[in-house]
Amino acid sequence: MGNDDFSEQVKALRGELNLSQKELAHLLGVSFATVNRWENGKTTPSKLALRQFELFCQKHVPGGEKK
Amino acid sequence: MGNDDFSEQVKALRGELNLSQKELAHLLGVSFATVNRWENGKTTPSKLALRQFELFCQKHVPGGEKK
DNA sequence: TGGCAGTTATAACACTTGTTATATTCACAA
DNA sequence: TTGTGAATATAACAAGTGTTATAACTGCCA
Repeated sequence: MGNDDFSEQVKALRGELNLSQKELAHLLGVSFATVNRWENGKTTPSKLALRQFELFCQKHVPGGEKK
Repeated sequence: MGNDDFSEQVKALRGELNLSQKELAHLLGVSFATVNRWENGKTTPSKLALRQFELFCQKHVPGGEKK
């Protein structure tokens, strides 16, 4: 519900795909700093970034969707 | 060369697809204000927004790619 | 041991974006 | 004519982002 577990989703995604923050950032089309801030709860994703993240999950994660 | 013709690309895209700024914004996953600022040269797109825009063009425009 | 490289955490600054509000323009109906 | 709604232009503010720089924490090898 209320979410800061976006942070957890990013960490989980990165863990499953075994990517560095830098690599994931590149794949998502955002900067390393952005991924790092997401994981450390410094910011929450913008509208577009969230959409991109979800799309990426659907395409690259075994179980595709969340929840 | 230097580009503010991103502005023109947005206007052209919107013209070809016959969409309002609001409609295009929704399709791209950004706000109306963002599309409006792009068209009026107030801002240039972020890394992610530009990627999304190009992807959208490839998928929805007859001639798909730019130049 | 020390150094080196990769990864991660953090900060500052300028710029972009989302939200909200206001104003203008325009077409069309009453 | 008036007015009503849609589309557009603009502004202000908070929040997210990109870039750059720095520091800490690894693991690995000479």
